[in-house]
Amino acid sequence: MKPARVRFAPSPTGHMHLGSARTALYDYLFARQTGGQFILRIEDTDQKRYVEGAEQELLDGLHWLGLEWDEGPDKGGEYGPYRQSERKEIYQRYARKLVESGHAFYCFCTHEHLQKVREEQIRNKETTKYDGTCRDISLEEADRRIRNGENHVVRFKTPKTGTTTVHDLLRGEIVVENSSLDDSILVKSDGLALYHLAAPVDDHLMEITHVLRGSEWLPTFPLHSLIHKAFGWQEPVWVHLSVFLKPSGKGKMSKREASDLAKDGKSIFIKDLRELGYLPEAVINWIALMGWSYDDHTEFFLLDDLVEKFSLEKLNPSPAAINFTKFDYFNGLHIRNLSIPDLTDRIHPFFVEKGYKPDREKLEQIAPIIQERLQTLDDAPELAGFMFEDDVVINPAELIAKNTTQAESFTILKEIHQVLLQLPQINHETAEPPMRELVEKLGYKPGQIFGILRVAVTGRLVSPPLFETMEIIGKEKVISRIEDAIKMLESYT
RNA sequence: GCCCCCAUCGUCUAGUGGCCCAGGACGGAGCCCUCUCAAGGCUCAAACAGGGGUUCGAGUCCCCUUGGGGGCACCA
Repeated sequence: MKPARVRFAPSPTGHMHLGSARTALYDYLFARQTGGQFILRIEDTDQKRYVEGAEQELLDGLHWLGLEWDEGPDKGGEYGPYRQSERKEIYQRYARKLVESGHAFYCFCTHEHLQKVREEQIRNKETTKYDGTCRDISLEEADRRIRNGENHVVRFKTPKTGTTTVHDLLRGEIVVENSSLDDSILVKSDGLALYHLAAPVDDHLMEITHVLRGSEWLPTFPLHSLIHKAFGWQEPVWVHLSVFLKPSGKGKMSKREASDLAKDGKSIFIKDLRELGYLPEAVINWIALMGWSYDDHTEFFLLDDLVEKFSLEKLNPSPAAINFTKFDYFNGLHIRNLSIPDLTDRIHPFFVEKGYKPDREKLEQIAPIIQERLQTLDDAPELAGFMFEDDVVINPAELIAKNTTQAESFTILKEIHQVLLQLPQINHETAEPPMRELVEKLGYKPGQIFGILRVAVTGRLVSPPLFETMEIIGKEKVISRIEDAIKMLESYT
């Protein structure tokens, strides 16, 4: 396979979300797979929509996901600059070429005129488009008016008749009537290029071989293709990725809906996912499979597997609804795939966040017994935080085992106390056999006996495996908690 | 309104004319395992949007309808 040059070209206008992350992922995979380059280009030609910090968030997001780029605004490269706001003169030069070759024209129409035309078209139930007022102004006259300081933009001179055929890798040929196309603006009156000009020019100059972008670009795809043709450039391979739909499948996620997700511990924004306890590995695995598949039985992928197995041909052109439930599943899968030291490192900040002061050694003992119980890293403190607490809060009613009376449970608890007290230390090997014997001796169900012990030691009905938990807490604390529980049960009415 | 794209279980999908009375995964139901919760194992329910063609044969090709999505800015 020939080395591909692929670009991820986000605009710094908001938070990086799942859709752009997936585009970046596919870009990365294809570049790495072919031994080519993954290029980061910031499309910030619209200063009005520019959001402070958005570019940094993009870089952070890509780093977190492990999608390292080869050329970009922070890394440099032979094809820079990689920020479109720094390429203004380049676009102007190419716009001029287009005008001189008759593929574009200067337009002096005012907003008022344009507005009037549009309103009239709406009134007549016609398609709203540029009326062509300045289309045939000679270059000489246009230059004169420009020298006189007249406000102007550059528009593409779209053919009025015939059809334009474009080729998308996933959809094949798309044929559109040129009459349905507009004379789109390429350069604004402030001299800055619009996406329609900037992207084709950059893609050509940066020698991009494959353009992977969202399907929202499909309507303007013919324009972009026409621009390449007007310059006489070879077009890149075009791949329009499907969009992500909200979980219901009904439309794209609105800003409001996106922020509402946070209440459920979900988010479509990459920056949120980390603190919600999701693994970058899980994000990668999950989004890779929304619009791409490998075969009908492999679903667990690490980034390197994907580099090897990815293929443009298996991309799916239909829109996909975001399924957070499956995301949780993948997150659990990847948590279970982590080594204990790695898991320990990753859950550490979540304990700190909750106000615990976990020491590394103890946390590393805890990690293996909660590993298969975690859906997100964020679950860890809730599951095991009590192991760092001096005292647990016990609800005495919970000390009474199912199908026993208070007196019976009280007796059981005292028996448990006696058995454990005699052990030199408490762990899985030393404590389980005698406890099983006790179960036999007293004639209750294991669940009843262990249930009482669980509540006494952990203060909760649900916990990691009992014996491992007691080992970590230590005999001294276990015994004292049981003694507290005995007192509590004795006086409970 | 106009233009464009898409269409298999609730969701993500496999399927490129016979291997499909449609396979996998998540989720759901049930069972097993079991000290709770998980994890794991097994089983079950669950789909080719509709109608026309083409063909010996259509989920797979073509057309229409319907549904869904996207776009119609001096935004990207």
